[in-house]
Amino acid sequence: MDSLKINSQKVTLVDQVEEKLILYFKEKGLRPGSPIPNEMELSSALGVARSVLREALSRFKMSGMIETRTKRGMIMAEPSILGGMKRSVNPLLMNESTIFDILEFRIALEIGITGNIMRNITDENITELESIVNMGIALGNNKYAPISEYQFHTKLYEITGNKTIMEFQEIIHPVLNFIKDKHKALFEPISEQLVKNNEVVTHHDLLEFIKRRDEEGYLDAIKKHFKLYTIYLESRK
Amino acid sequence: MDSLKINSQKVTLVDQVEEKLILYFKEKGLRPGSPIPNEMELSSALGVARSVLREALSRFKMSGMIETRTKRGMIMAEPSILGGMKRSVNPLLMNESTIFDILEFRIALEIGITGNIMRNITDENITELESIVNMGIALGNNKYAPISEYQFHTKLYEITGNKTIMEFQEIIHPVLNFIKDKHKALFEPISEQLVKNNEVVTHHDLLEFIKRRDEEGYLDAIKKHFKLYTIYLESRK
DNA sequence: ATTACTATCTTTATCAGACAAATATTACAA
DNA sequence: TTGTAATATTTGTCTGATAAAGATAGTAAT
Repeated sequence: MDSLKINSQKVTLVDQVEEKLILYFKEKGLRPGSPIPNEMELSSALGVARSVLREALSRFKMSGMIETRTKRGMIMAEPSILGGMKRSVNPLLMNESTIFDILEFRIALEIGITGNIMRNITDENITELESIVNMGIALGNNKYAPISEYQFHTKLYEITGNKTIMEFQEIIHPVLNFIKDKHKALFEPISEQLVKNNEVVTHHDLLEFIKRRDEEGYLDAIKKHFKLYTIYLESRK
Repeated sequence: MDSLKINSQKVTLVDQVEEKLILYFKEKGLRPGSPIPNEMELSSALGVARSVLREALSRFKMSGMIETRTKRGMIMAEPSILGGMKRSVNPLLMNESTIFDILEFRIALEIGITGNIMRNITDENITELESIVNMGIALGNNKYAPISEYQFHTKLYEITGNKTIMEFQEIIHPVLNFIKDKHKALFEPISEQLVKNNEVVTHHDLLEFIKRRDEEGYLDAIKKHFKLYTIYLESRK
């Protein structure tokens, strides 16, 4: 019966003000640094109470779209597109399908940056990757210590030199941890099977391909590296 | 001298309330649908005025983390991770490097979903892609009509069946349009060169690989399809 | 003329309190 | 048990007020 519930999507004044302001900013062609009218002016121009305006502005402040210099007025700022994401990423609040979408997203992205990595890789990067890999092995574990795991992949993203990609990876990291943790039992049998078939691709293996600048080999390897997850993702469909 | 300016990152009460609430939600292990205390209770528990609390809540409402059923109370909702992004994506406010990061991000992602596409593709999808491609050609243009261009790639994302990826693509779409429009002149010479070298990969070409379920061929083709941009992106570094 | 100081003004951050309207709850009637 | 009316609750919105940070302008001192 729950599906019958009417979606009370009431559009509040705050919502409307938010939209109007975005239009206003775009129309005016405001750029980062541009000052915007003060609260009194805006609220009276919009015909709403100052409190309503402030609730809308609060949203912009969160996403970094505007900045207020206390008592001096507001200016436009450079919002990081991902800024708004940061705070709301909470695996506990996501439904499972979203969580797995994110896992799949991440895998696709990491496969997709293969070309970038190969174009940008430096000898220094390789040294760094090497020490990360060794650190993982030093722990004498068959699997990677979570830190090494994290560092290795983070370094790969870093090599792309793409800040947005890096930021994205940072943001979804907790989601991935959540999956690994919560669905451990589901991955275990697949993992065992891969080990048995000798299909496990380690960070060390990946690094070998990188060292050889073997893009095709790396591409194949990174796909296999994620196979544990892709097999599971496929099985869910 | 501007760089000397002290970053007046004053943490307001609203910011603090926002953080506290997130902690509270996590600690309580609230799940989508869980009711949360009413405004009076929250504000007095936090020791702030209701207006301050409401500014913080307004942020959560934007990102879809909470929903308020007017006059009945608030409940936790399922935030779309990308929800917060939507409104703040405004290419006019981004600096160039971010814009090109996003372009690069998108290309990596689209290359990365090759495997997903090949795994999921159906005959029906192919028919749809065909009609989109034909529509583009029907316009008799050497390049794609923007609508066909958009539809073709959107369909590819759709085939992955990954809602988060689709949403992401929707959100960054205006940024890509912005680039194409604003930097047209920069791409033109590269484009001409590609045409001269007969290196242009059309949607039609891509579709052929898809029809043949030729993953390797498609992967190579989609990379070439974006070569116009990757060449430019490389040249910027 | 430049600097130092003071007074005043502007503007955001925060608070307090009010009312309307939608919904839930309760009490009562049929 | 069902239908109706009265009451309470809660969000959405408004008004108005105060504090404090900084801008501005004026004045005094060197």
